[in-house]
Amino acid sequence: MSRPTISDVARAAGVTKATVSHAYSGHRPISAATKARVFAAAEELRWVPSSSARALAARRANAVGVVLRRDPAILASDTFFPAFIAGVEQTLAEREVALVLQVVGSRGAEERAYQAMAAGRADGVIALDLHRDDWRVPFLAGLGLPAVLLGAYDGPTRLSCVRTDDAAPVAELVAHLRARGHTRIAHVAGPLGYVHSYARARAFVRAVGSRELVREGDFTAGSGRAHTAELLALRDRPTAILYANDTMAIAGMSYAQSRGVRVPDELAVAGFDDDHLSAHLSPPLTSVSTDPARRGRVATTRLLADLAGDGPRSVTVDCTVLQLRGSTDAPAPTHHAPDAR
Amino acid sequence: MSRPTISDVARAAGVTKATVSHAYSGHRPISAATKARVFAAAEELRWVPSSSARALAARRANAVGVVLRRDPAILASDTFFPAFIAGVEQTLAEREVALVLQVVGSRGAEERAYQAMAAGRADGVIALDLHRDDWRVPFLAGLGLPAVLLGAYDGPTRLSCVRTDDAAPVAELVAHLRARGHTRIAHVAGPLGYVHSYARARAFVRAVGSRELVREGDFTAGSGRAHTAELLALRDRPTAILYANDTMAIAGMSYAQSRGVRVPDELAVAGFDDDHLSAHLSPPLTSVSTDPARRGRVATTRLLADLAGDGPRSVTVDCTVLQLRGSTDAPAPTHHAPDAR
DNA sequence: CCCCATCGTCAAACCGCTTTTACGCTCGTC
DNA sequence: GACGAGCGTAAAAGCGGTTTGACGATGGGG
Repeated sequence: MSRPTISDVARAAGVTKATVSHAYSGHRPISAATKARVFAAAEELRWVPSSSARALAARRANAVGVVLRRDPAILASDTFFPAFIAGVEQTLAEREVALVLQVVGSRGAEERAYQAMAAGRADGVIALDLHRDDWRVPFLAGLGLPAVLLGAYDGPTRLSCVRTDDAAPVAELVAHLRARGHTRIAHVAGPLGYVHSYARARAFVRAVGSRELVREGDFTAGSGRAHTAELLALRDRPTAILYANDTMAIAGMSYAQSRGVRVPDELAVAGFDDDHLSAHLSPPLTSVSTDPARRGRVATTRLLADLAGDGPRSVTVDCTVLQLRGSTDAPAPTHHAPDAR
Repeated sequence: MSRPTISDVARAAGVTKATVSHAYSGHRPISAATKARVFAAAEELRWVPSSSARALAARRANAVGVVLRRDPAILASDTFFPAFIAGVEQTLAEREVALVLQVVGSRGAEERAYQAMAAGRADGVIALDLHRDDWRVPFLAGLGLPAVLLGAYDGPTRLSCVRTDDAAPVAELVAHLRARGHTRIAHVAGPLGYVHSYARARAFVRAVGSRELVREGDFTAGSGRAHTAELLALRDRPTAILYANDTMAIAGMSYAQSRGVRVPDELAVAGFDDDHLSAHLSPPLTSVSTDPARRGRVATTRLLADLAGDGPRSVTVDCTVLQLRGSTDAPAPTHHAPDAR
């Protein structure tokens, strides 16, 4: 009735457990004839090795972990996460490694989650939403849990990083808007504690030469709308707004339209992340695609390499592509930028 | 250097492994004094029980599984999945149970994934995207793997179901549009193999009395756009379109707008699932919120109950709320519905 | 005052697999 | 024809917990 064990298979094949194990793992040479008998017996009994027993004996869980500290409501509106996970899974699937996911709400819960991972739930983890000076870096190192950080970590660390150049596309976008005559360009950033939000905002300030029109949003539609309202109410209002993600950009664009501000004629709008809807809006939204799935694949590949003993390494994945679309496709309104150089 | 084991704790506390185990599990009474010594020792050594050893000995993984068969690209644009997972995690977090997730691409891989779950990776699973006459139902039963199905399964089964009434909000929505004078109402459905898509489409046909204006989409923005284009090109084009999800609805609405069709004046549009962006569009999109997080919580609670021995049960969660917004907020165009009853 | 039930702990037997050590066998070699 | 070298398999010792049967120490009841 209950599941067959390796002993049942061994008995059926007329060999010992060790032989069955070696037949599968290849850690010892086993004659073709014996192997065939073993496989036949396993097939016959529909034996599937117990992953818990295997994990215990081999001291590896054959699983990688991701712990996410996020408000469920925010998670629901996150376009990055599912695509990233899909990439992770794509890489994992080939190796029969599982993904164990944990969404937590507090720092304490997050620490416990990582401890559980270290206690055998996972062999390594991928850390997302990296903060500047993130506490997890020393913490994970202390646990001795292999990890890869998604984002550029500045401090010293023996953990792998998967970096992305967030600055270049921002500069490129600003240049594009400048070329069209825009001089009053605003930026609705993400929370500046995140390394990627910060990198984008910094690149913006550097490109524009001023932080006057920078606002700190939180990636939600509501905040995109609110900051847009504030910016459009300025006496000398911006003629272009660059948002740190598409959710805020779409909300902002819709708000502007609902107030009778025409996009792109009176206001150019650009987002970040290239949400699947962005190309289908009216007008289609200019955005920067960041290929989260690819980053998931790279991060996972990196982690598996770490686990295989190929020491921690930092890799940079070049995956941002500026998608110019209708929302920035008009010259700057002349009455707002009469003396554009 | 390596992690402390239960033996280390036992030695430090001057008791045996069994006592340590019982002190934590409570399966046997342990005196308060001894307990205190054990806990102190564990604390001191920073002992965290190995989850693989525990899984093996206790024959339970303390994990539940979700296997998703989906194209990564589709997953990326899925608004249901992250919210659902968030709900699952919310319920799991309280019990120290982990979630193991597997995204697969083929039937074979899916079967292997479930087998791995049954082989000790998870104690039970939640099956999403239920099809009519879904092969997984007998398959999971055959594996002896506890499972809860998200959706109404018609055939005989000893698995728990979490049902939702998809029909009622559709009928309500059609009634609303009728009241505004619409007589030519179209429906862009999801793949009809899915029980929920099918339920929505059937409710639509029943409410409208005809399947003439029903089209089968695939939940992507591209398909929403394509079907909208076809419908608007009809000689006697619809004055209202009801989409089976918001992604298609938003793409459809944007397409109409880009062709100069004013929403809602010339075309009323409604979606399903209440995407986080929907309320922020211009016009805001009428939709049916379905609270995926709540369904995640209910499904998980149900599964945990199953695991605790509270036999399979079917529960219905009443979570759909019609969100009437601007996209349906106009009387039907008179030249198209002159003789509306 | 003795007996038996209860409580608290110990010791040992697993759980199902991996890995190491040992050993018998078959060859090729000189 | 004895010998070392591989090769293939067996046997056993874990991995780090849980669970069960046994048992000494207490304490209450007859």
